[in-house]
Amino acid sequence: MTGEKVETTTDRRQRLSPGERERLIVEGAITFFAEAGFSGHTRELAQRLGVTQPLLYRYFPTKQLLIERVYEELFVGRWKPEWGTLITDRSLPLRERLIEFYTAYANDALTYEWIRIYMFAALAGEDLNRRYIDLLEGQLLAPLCAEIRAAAGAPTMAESPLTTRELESAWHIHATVYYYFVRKFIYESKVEANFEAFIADVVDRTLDGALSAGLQPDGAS
Amino acid sequence: MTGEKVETTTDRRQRLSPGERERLIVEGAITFFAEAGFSGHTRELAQRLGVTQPLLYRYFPTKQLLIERVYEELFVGRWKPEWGTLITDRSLPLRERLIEFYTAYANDALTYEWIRIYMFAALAGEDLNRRYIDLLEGQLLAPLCAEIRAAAGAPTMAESPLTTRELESAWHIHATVYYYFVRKFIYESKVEANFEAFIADVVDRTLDGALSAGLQPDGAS
DNA sequence: GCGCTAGTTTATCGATCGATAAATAAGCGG
DNA sequence: CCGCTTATTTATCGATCGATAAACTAGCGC
Repeated sequence: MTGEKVETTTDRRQRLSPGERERLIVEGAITFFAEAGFSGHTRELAQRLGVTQPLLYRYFPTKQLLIERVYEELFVGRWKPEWGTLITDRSLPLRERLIEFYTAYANDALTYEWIRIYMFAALAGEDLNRRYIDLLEGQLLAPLCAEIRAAAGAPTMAESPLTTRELESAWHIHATVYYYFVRKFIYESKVEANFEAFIADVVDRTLDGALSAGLQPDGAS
Repeated sequence: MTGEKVETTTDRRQRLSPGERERLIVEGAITFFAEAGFSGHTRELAQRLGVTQPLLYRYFPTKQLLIERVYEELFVGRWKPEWGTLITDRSLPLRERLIEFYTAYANDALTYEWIRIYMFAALAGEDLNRRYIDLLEGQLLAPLCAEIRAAAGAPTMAESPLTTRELESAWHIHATVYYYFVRKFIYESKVEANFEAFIADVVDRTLDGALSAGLQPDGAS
């Protein structure tokens, strides 16, 4: 037992093309930083990758540049434009549009790695999150408010501008879905196992609440 | 300019009673760790307190013990039993109870320090959050479900047991309020400035949605 | 005022981290 | 099969962290 080498997979050193190795490092870094946070050590990352720590520095001159690459890989271009068009596609009932969107969004965006690294970045003071929220409000929440108005027969945005309180009503549904995954992946707490049923319930309650009484475009108290 | 001492407040060393000093350290640690996270360095904490770093180790033998003291200070006994009785007090309309509760809860619990340290602890893998969620579901969310059932004329919990899907409907409101403060204190993003109006809107949408269609105690699809 | 207690500081250790330089060897071209 | 390129490893540095030991001094009691 003592003095023996660990030899997890192959002890032999393996030469990969720079492209392959870089991809392995980036993907390993995403998984590793999602678990350990950005205060995770480069030596542990290297160990999980089965390489030595200085090798990382051949591909990424500093740890910070590797982190920024992780940001880029996870967040840049992750928003699919068709999601925006799906929300405004009035050939489908709004209920079906919302269920379809959040099912796709949960699968593609709200993953273990995404949720945790997003939160780590926010706590570290990155402006990444604010930029993402701007994107979300512009591409999803504001259009959603317009669709709810249309469904309720309320004035259009041109007739009555979007208020911050109305925007919060769109956050009402988005926050609930998002927090479902925070509880699942960050708190690692038990959540409703049937996500399909969960999202349908959330959409139904949201639409019923928003259409029956919650709509106050002029911000009247 | 060069070579001079910084001398922020008083350069003179000040002797405090152990009780006072300990309280200052704990309060300073809460503020500091809320900003920097638990990977924040003891030297920077000491500098903010205006003392030297080894002094911390006279009051807390290890950094970890100081962190656990911060947990204790922030989370243990923070839940007020009267919040649970407020929710079930049927002499008030459920709408008023919810608004009153979340106003008090936001003031007392959902502070900058609480939200951020709660999230840091969760990402670090502490079981603190799961225990808090158990408390929340037992003392707040499950009773709230019972109140919504009563308001809708649905069967009692004794007649039809609480389902996980129904519990998610209570998370619907709680997640929205919680995420409002996540956006405010963690993302440091712009949120609706009028919290009073925000919470009233959330409660109204939630009750309308839950009472009109969202109530399915038997979990029927 | 004087001395002792103990709160506080100075000095420093060992471990560990990010990062660098030099040695090693895998694997393709000839 | 041999030699060169370069991907990878070994060895190590300087900085910094948590933590410890010893020196210092503020301030209460007599």
